[in-house]
Amino acid sequence: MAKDRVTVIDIARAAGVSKSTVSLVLQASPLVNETTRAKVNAVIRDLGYVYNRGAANLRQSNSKSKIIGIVVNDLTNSFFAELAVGVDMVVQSAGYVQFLANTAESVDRQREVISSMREHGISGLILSPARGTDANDLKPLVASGIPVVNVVRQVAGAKVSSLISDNHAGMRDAVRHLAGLGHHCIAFLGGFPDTAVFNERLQGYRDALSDMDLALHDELVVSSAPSRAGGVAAIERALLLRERPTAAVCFNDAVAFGVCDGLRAHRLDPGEDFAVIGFDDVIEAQTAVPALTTISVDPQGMGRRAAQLLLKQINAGRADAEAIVSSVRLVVRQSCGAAIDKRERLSLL
Amino acid sequence: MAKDRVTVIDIARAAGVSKSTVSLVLQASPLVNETTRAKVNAVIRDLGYVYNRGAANLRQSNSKSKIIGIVVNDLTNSFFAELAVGVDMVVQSAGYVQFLANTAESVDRQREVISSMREHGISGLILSPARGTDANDLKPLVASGIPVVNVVRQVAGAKVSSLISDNHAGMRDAVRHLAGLGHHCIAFLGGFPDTAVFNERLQGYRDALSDMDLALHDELVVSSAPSRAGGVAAIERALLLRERPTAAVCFNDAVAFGVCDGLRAHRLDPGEDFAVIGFDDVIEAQTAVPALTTISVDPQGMGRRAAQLLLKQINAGRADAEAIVSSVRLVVRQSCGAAIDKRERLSLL
DNA sequence: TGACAAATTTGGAACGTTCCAATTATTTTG
DNA sequence: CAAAATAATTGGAACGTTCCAAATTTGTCA
Repeated sequence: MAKDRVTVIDIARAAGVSKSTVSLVLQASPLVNETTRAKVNAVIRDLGYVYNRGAANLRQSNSKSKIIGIVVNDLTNSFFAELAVGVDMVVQSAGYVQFLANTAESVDRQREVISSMREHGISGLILSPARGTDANDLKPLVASGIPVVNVVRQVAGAKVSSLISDNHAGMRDAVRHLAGLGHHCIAFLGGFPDTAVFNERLQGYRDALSDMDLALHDELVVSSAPSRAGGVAAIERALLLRERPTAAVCFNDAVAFGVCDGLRAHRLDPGEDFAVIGFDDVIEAQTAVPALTTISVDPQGMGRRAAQLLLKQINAGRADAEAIVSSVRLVVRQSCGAAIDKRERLSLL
Repeated sequence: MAKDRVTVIDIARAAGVSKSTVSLVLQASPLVNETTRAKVNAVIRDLGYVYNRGAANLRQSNSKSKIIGIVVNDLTNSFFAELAVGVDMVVQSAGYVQFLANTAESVDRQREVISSMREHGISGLILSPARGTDANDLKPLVASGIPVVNVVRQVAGAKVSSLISDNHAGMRDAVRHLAGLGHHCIAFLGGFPDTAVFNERLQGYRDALSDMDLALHDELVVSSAPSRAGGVAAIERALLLRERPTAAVCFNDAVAFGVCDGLRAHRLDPGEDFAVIGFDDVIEAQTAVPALTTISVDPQGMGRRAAQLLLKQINAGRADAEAIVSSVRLVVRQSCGAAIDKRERLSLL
């Protein structure tokens, strides 16, 4: 097995030029003569040279490493998997490679992986912070001038850019749609109450209810883990309420799928007997049966935009924090059913 | 913003020792006196020093970089997302960090990301090869002595370790179970016929049928994309057959979910009117309604084992290729229904 | 052809670490 | 207490690249 690395010096020797020249052709500099460039490139191929970015990086400590980090709080959630794919797309085509780490909502883990990434010299970081992340956790990073873009969740007080979706407006639109279909008793299911995202969505729910002059009962808000299993649990509890809801907006699509599962377990037909709206529009939402009405967030697009924002900051050398809230739209499919009162619906059309 | 890096020399100066000593404490060497160690560590904290792995790595080119690469063919498939999580778990706790890239089944993309990873000096690679990957694509990598572990799919002729699941036995067990429940007409749904995995599973299906003395009709094998949407399409076609199947084994869980969706669209109740078995046991399989009977592959565990195997090879310096086929087990849940003939089922118990 | 400009090429000196051999400080021992 | 042994520290010289200033080659023009 080829043991010792081929270096720029080996190339130089074999091609009969100096290492400086080889370095120039590696950087595709216009300074070098075409014929020598060709010769050097040929040797590079022949010897199977592989560029050592570590060494290069050491010298030119300014422009950095061509590595970006992305750390998410739950990779098993397909929302984040798709987000990562979106990020990967744009960083890959910009010649970067991504460190991807999963924190599983552990701040400790998060601290570890971020510091490990720093040691490796990432040029930027895309972060979906674990629950309980403090602004101080990001302090050293931003102080060292490494651009950071927060996605999905914000960290109060951190001076970093963020890209989050319009949780308030999305949930408001969902509730309005259900109310427009004639539902009076609408539950809010799933999610952990100690997150900003939860509260933004909840506020959208509340505001829509009061806009539509519907009463707001606290027991209609049932929190749970933001997962399929959590959705099952939440609908179980909701179905036991005195005033039983006829519709629900869910914290996210995973919860919504769980809610559909739970309904079926009770011999209720989601979309017919009970209206369900999700949030995120993950890829399965359109192919599920019934197809899920949901708030489209386009996680992959979000990943792409986050990556673009980050690359912009990296290239700008030093970009100041900007907070982007990306708009969101209701995608009506089958799971929210038709209007309760058909005549009313006809009159609306 | 702190512009210039703090180096080992700055630490040395501030602590009144030599850079060599600082280096020793960084490596937790037993050679250094406890009091100096404490002093140096204090200074390290105070100055906010961050270790430069690139530089370190340059010097000790033998033991490598503490980076492992993982490239998968479809991160949006939760099977691979979970695999990645499993890998992440073990590499993270071994002090490594992972480059994660998604090839979306493109060999070109795959070649690019692998070579990019090489330039960054990965110490090992876990690869779920894109369709059409050739042994030659891996040649230079293995020639340079970097350990590679293939997962999920094998690459014919490549001298690398592999960890794949027992596709043949898994599918065989699934079919036997259905036959045992009294089904005579069992379809095989989903998957691309030009992959090794497909053919191994198909063979398991065929062998089981002939074991059970059931006829084998080619039209009962309906290929499709290995996705939820593909599953919908496959069951659509299967339901049109003259001899309509009463049960199906599916290429994977995603297909199986799609099949359930498609059945419901036809007012058929999966688990009651039609038996469905998946393959993989992704996390949603147990919470779905009906819970999915499936072949458990434990993607996360597979990721963990792949990572362990890789780390073993990395530490061993040079381990020879071993092919592990990991056993697999049938997990019976609701989607495959009860026995067709209840009396027969009672007699079996 | 000589002088000057432009185009190419080239030796070091970095970059931040580790390692080796060598030095100095501290103990132990006969 | 000197000598030997042990513990702790330390200056360079690497590692593979880029960058700078300087050197060399080539081309142009009068």
